[in-house]
Amino acid sequence: MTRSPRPRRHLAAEIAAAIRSGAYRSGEWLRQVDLEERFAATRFDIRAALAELALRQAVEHVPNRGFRIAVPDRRRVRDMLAVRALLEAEAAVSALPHLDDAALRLLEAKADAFDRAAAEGSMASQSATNLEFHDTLYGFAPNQALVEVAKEVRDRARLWPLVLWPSLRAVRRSAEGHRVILAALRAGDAAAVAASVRAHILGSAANDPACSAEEAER
Amino acid sequence: MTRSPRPRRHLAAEIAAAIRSGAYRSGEWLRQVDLEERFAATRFDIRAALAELALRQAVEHVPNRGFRIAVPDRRRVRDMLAVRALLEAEAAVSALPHLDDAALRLLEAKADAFDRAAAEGSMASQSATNLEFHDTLYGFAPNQALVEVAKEVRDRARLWPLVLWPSLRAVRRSAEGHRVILAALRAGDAAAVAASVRAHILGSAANDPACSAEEAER
DNA sequence: GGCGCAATTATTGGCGCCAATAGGCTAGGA
DNA sequence: TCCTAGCCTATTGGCGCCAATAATTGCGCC
Repeated sequence: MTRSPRPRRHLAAEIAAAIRSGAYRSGEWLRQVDLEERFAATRFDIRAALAELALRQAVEHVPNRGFRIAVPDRRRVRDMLAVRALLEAEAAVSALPHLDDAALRLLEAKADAFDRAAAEGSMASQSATNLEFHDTLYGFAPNQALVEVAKEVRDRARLWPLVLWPSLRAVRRSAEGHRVILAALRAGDAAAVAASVRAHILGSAANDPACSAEEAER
Repeated sequence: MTRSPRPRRHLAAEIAAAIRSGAYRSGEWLRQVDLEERFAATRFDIRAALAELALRQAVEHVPNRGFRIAVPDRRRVRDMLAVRALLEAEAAVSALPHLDDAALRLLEAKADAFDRAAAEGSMASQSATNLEFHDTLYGFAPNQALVEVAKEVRDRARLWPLVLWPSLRAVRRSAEGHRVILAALRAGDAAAVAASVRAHILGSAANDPACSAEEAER
């Protein structure tokens, strides 16, 4: 009874999605009352979610002032990409010995899906299919703790709004990257896999949107 | 005038320290009332700290049941060590070009301090001096985001209580490891640095305490 | 005597209220 | 006119109370 429809919603994830979608500008202060209304949640939940995001460095917490969207420091973004490259390259290489033909075909299908999204899909579908390609690959890695840390670091970096693919060309390059990785996987060449994954990830730094000078609040 | 002595204590860190010191057994349920009393904090703060630790996977949260100390899955510990090895080896190698004579002397001093702690210090001082050696080294790495992630992963792994050095011999081996790393650093040999750091970290898996069969609660 | 159900109790967790604090605004003086 | 000081308001955040929920124990029935 009292089939309490407690959806156990993960509020922090919802707010993170909102940040990622660009609903808030970098450095913008988040007022708890606004969030309460926007997400139809109690202040308590909002605060818990905000604290969680602060721990993940998606927002910055200033005591007695509030929370604000973290500013995507240029250097930091590059550094985080380097960490991602390190972790994901390792995950890919360790997955390599566990890939059979079916796995390769599955990966190819995922790459195709991304190609389609790149050609005509929304940015959300591009992001989703891209993540799916990588997650599928890493799913074959024996060290799942490594994969978890890699995903964590990736999602953390993804929080800065402006690291979304800024241009169609960059998306195309990303699609090509998947093909290069696939080829290296098929060849069973560990060094090539590591190099291609590294290039694929660091490549998104190349399409640096020149960081349209954000005015730092205050 | 309301010189509110609000110490802004980081309760989660205190609880983490308590867990690390072995105050609670793996799988043990943490009752909020006990923690309230033990740490002289309000329930609100306890819950916030517990939520933070749950996010860091130091404790497991079961809705409407409570929090319990995470069980250190054997395989997971080994996997996390591998991740640590990957990250810390990279940090050490990247620090290598930025080490001058003064830096090497400083590191030697830190290694000496650990030796002293290993010989006669408490387990806490051993842990502290060990961390200091590593942190000093990584402090010279240009990619501080990498260092932060590395420390995070390390601290997460450190939370499982039984990963403390179980034997005097293991501590001695750890001290030797520092010397090997130092020698590689002095030689400027990147490959040797990576290998020695990796061995130093993975070496703590070798002294596996054979995991005295913990009875899994319930 | 053992098993199952139900009442009781212990524990968690949701939430709203109020105090504390910072920032802005206005008024007064130089 | 500009600077400063004090008040005021908007916002955060600490905390305690009570409802919701699960474990436990006691009782009755088989």
